[in-house]
Amino acid sequence: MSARQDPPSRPTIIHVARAAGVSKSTVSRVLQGDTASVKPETRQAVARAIRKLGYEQNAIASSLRTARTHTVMLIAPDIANPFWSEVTRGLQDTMEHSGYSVVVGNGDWDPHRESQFLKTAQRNRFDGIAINPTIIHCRELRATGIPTVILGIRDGFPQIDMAGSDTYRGTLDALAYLYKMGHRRIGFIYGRYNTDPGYARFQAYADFVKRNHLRADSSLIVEVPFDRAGGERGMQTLLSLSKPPTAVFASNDILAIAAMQRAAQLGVKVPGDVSIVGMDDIYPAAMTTPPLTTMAKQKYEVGCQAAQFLIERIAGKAPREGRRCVLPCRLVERGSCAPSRG
Amino acid sequence: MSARQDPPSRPTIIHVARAAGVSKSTVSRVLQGDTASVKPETRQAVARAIRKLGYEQNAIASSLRTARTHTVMLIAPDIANPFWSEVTRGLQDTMEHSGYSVVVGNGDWDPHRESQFLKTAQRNRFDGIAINPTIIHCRELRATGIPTVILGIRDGFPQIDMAGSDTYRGTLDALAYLYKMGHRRIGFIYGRYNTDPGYARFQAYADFVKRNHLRADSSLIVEVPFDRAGGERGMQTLLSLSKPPTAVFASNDILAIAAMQRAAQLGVKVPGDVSIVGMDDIYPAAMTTPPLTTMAKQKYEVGCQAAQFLIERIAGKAPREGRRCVLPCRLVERGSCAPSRG
DNA sequence: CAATATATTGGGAACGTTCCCAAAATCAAT
DNA sequence: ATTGATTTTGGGAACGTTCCCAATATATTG
Repeated sequence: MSARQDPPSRPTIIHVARAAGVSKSTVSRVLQGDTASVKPETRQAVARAIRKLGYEQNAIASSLRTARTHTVMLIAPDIANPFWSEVTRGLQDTMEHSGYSVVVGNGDWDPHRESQFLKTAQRNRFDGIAINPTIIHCRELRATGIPTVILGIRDGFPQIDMAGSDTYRGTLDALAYLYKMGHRRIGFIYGRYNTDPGYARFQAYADFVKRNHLRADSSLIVEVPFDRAGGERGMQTLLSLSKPPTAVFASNDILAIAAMQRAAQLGVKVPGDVSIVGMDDIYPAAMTTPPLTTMAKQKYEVGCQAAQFLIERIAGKAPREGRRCVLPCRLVERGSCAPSRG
Repeated sequence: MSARQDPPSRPTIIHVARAAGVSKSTVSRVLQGDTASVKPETRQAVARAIRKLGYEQNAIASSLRTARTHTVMLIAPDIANPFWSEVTRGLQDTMEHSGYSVVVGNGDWDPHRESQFLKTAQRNRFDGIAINPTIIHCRELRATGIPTVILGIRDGFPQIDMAGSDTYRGTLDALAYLYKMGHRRIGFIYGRYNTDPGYARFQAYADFVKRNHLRADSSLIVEVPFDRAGGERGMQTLLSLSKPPTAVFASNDILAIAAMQRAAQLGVKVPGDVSIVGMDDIYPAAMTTPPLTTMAKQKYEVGCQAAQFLIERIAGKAPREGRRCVLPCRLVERGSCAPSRG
């Protein structure tokens, strides 16, 4: 049909060898920076040939032979959430610094997609996996045979490295902060996960109530999906209680911000009528009115640390047992909290 | 040293063949879904063997043979900006839907990194590239020999597909909106790019001024870097003018939001004392106080369209000349603008 | 200078697929 | 049963590297 011109196929190591008057073995050595076992002159000659031909190494062929792809997969539940963007950046910067590329899979809270990505990682022989598992279990992860790190702190993954935040402690501290301001009826907008991470917050809330001898009032806990609509609905529910809370802790900033907006719509003043504390400290938290007081997580650092773990494990320099790096949270006081007027 | 157990090497197509009592060719055919030329029974037998051995195809080997990787690279200047997160999501969703993985490279406004990513794409024989070029030129892009789509509308890339927003028209409309509200002194916070995209806005501003016979006052144009600090500085500069503008158009929402915050810090009321219009409509724009009026871009859709172009071009189903898809902007009126009191 | 050690190099097998082509099996028609 | 067409299968050469091992060139020593 159309006289499709043959795409000028890229030069291979063999073309380079020919041009430099050496064998492909030698070229390969130069390519790998094996400075010890190749004479400087030949080295030069090869380099010249490479430049002249515009040769680019074929990573595919290399990977096939070495069984290393220098690529890892990141599986996060929701890249649209700035929280994960930040974690991703940390991971990516660190991985790239060590010569790895990062493929990011957006799980989108869909269990099917999650295991789909796992398969992709397997087929493509990725060197590592960083994942915040929503539904995937330990055995499936280990069955891949690929070095793995978990983003977040989870039970039930004994042999796997984990990097995350101290959500339990952070939640406790956030609640203590409100308590110290005189709040005794504290609502809890509880983002629902299928698995533990939400649970740490829940646990902390329960422990807090017990420890301070507050009356356990289950109507103060509302469970909602982890999105904007969830936050709005949560606040709505809490405020329409016959005895609404004077303060609210939300599982994350997305929920907290939405809650704050809904409060405003209902004519309830923040922090005058109700105080709000969020968690994560995502980028938009600083620009709401009032700016959101929140328990900040070290997002970028979590990503970096996870990458570090992963790199070591890939290199086989990690201990058999799983390590965990738990970074503390830190309260960022802005304008969404005030002393209770009770 | 340590008795490292041999990792149980994955089964290959040959193991499957052996188990099913057929040749590797036949297994390969089954794998590729070549339903026409393999007898249903053998097909079944192979499928059984695959399941039994837990075989996973080696995409690397496959790629080496077929010269197709089913992977594309996205190079964006700043993934932390929610604008790019959205575009990325659109691209990713569409690409994944067609069986492609997406590697995202965060250019971080660093020209060196940008061409570094290009090299990576080349070495890994990625099937496609989607890029918002900040410094890279057309020839370098074409020299890769990889099908490419540009995110955004640019001059100087004649043969390359582009998907983006009508920034020129959008800017014009935003300014017209302010004009209709009675504003005659309109400031322009001009995000600096090395290349055109900022320029479309600049051009529009200049044309607008001329067309409406406004006095060309260069002190109303401040050029700043494309980040939060830039926005704050820009606003500061404009407000300290002896005759400050009554309205400001900012190149994007990051700048606009920062500008708004700086105004508030300086005790200048928005929109009472100064109106502000942004561009992009990123996620945080809705939660500022007042919420930001902005010229919305169809971020997700741009990503989808770019993916579509790329997929077609990879398949060789695209015309030789570059196509362009220009999506219109749409004004989202929120609370940061008010009629001029002049 | 011979003999040995050491620094460089080259040849070829392997990695796990795909794909061409030929071989074998099946079917249809005489 | 024979021929020919058609379906289904198998064998082996690629793809572009790396890496082992052997071969050669060079340096060192007596």
